[in-house]
Amino acid sequence: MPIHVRDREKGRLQDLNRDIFCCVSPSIYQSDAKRAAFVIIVITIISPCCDKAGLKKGPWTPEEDQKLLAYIEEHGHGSWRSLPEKAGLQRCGKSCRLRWTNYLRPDIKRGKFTVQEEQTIIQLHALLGNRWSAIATHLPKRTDNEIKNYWNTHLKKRLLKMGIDPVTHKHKNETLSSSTGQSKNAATLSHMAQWESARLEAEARLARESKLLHYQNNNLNKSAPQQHCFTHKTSTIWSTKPNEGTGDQQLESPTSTVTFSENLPLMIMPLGIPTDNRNRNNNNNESSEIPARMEFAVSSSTSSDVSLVVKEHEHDWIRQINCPCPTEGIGEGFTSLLLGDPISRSLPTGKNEAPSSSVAGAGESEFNYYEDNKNYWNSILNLVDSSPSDSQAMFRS
DNA sequence: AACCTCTTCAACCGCGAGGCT
DNA sequence: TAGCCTCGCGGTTGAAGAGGT
Repeated sequence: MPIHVRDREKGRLQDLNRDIFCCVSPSIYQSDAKRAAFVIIVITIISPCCDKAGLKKGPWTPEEDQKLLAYIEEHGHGSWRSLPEKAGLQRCGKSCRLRWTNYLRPDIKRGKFTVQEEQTIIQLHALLGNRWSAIATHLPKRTDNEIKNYWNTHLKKRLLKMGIDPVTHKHKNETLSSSTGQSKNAATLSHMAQWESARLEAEARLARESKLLHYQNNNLNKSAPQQHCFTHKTSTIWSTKPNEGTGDQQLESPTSTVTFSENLPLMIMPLGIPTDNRNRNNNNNESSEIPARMEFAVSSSTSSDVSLVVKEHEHDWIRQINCPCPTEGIGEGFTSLLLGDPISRSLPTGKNEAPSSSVAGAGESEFNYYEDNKNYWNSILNLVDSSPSDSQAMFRS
């Protein structure tokens, strides 16, 4: 039965086996069979992380908090699984991790959500659905758990009161009409949301890593001022096409700088989402490179210029184009883009490109679909644009 | 004051993704 | 490549507090 002891010297079972063997009398090693049997039994007993026996559950006491905090401040969390024992806690690693990430972390803001935060949550939820961790990356110092709770206990009810379906973010009376048709356009928005969701998740991951590194660095050098940096430079869900780009910066997605917390709008650019090759011959020089299917473009707007990033569906490359911002205001741009406004649809997406409305093959029904959603999005954006007191009045009804 | 109902939110649970061996 | 392990996510639960009768 050698497989049960094979990792004694190295590998994943190393720690586990050390813990087991250190409390075993040497006489137990008289035969491999005895040793193996012992290991099997002990692993069965202690292996589950959330082993019920002897581990405390329920609310944390101040003493437990202090122990966890002190341990992490000194050593970092390391392996959550082994942390409780090292920190002297009768908890499972999972419970410790949750307590740390949702409560003890020093970069957590507690207390009431601001109107701005509420609006951000609603906007992002409309786009991403219940992807709380992705939403949380755009609300600095708020945890996904907190946002989830706040949504379930406050915002969802408020939307229902306003006659808005909290799942679809449409007015109730619009849900029926949209469900009878326009599936193509629903799919369009769905595609947009999926890609944006993927991007946000990638950013969330990077932000977490960045935060963790930063926190650990701070622990290593405690004389340095405590900062909890959320910056992250790269968004790696898209790769560049080989031989394209002029330097390292080309590998960086311009989307990575978008944050709602800084009042920079997240822009989703529907490029028409052709499902055939109509786009292919619109560019003389790049005809062979024009993607057959452009899902959408995501942009950050930090000035009057807009950077477009085009994701090519099959070959996974990006193209960046800088062009003047086609809309007058940030909010307006966001609205029109989300709504598939014909103005933004005519954005140049490449040289000599036909208006994207024609590329999209937008018909009457498609426009109606966007019109149907316009009221909702405009109401959201009106809240953003209006004064806090106005928003407050509307939200606190 | 006692009881009941509702609300809130910290914590738990189960699952899946991703990394490591 | 398979199996194992850890971690993180999203849904859910239940204790505690608030408010109403």
